[in-house]
Amino acid sequence: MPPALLTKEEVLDRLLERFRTHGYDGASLRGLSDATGLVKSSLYHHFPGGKQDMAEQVLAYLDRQLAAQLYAPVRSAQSPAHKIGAMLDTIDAFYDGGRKACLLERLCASVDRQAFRRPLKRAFTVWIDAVESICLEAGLTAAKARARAEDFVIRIEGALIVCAGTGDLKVFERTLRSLRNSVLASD
Amino acid sequence: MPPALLTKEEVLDRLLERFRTHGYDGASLRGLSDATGLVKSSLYHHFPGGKQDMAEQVLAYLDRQLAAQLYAPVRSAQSPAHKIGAMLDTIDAFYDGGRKACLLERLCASVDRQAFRRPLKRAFTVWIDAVESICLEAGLTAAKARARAEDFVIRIEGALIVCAGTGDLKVFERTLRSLRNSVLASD
DNA sequence: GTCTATAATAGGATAGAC
DNA sequence: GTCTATCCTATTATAGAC
Repeated sequence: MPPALLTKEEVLDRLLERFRTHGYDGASLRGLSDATGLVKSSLYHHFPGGKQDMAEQVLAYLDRQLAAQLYAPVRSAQSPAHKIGAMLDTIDAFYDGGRKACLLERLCASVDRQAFRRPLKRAFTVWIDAVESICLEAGLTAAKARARAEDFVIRIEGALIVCAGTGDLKVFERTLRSLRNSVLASD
Repeated sequence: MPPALLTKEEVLDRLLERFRTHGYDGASLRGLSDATGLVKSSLYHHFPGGKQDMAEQVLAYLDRQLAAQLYAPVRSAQSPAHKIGAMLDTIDAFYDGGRKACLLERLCASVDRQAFRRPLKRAFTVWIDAVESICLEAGLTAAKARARAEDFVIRIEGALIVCAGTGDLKVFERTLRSLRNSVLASD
């Protein structure tokens, strides 16, 4: 029995990249095979449920990654402004300045979206909640904090699309800068 | 020779709906056939270039629709605030309160996105330009008008995604209301 | 845990009758 | 302008060896 060439996490990481670039419907088993270096039957060994199983496990993997990289700074001892800054830096790196798409958006747009309904709802909610808690810590009212947090995520997602549609990376840059300056503003 | 069952515009309209709901990669010829009531070879008669040709013609059709429905009010004699209101009403109806996806986003996310690069860039640019011209008319500075217009489109696109991801239509409603109140604000 | 081989199905596209 | 019939390739999925 040949040894595992990649750890499960490495496999998930490559599948994540493939789903981000090709979308769920656009990602074929052939492509997922190329991306991981594993032939199709090896993929079925790890993911008995096929492509849908892969996307579900990738979503769970992303959830763990976000908890570690994106939400951990929220619980640090830094100032709210610093926390927002750290989150935006992570987002900038994760989306490579607007060059890379959002997995959540890709799965929301898939034909099988119903299968991902719960984890997608959870992922968006957790993200918005994290931003909201920073806003509250900065002294915003409950209503304003919720609205700002929701708008924060909306603008990241929207900027990625307009960025892809216009081919202008500055759109993403401007949006991150605007968020950095305005999310915690008191007015 | 059987008569045309649907006009070309009707065919394009049904293809548009299919691409919006299934995405470009998720829309099969079988599905496009079902949506139009035309068998595959009939579709090839209208669209010799196959699926890609269909999407290109649908994009051109959407461009004409937007010019007539979305941008026409911009050239009316109404106040800037009224123009923005009319545009948001049209947007609300077009996306059915957040239930329907954006064709531009679906094509941006497709594997063949490169083929739609130019018309997509044009569509986003024309939309942003239309909002920008209303902002300028309302007395905003050039820099502020451009930023507001770009942000307008970003938030519509982002709201549609967060709406789909969370299953909460109120996200779209709140975003439209916020835009109605703030796009032309002087501060 | 990975591989080769194979099967079954779905997808895109074309030819030619009416 | 629409149809039936056909073709080829890609895609998903499984069986079984090592």
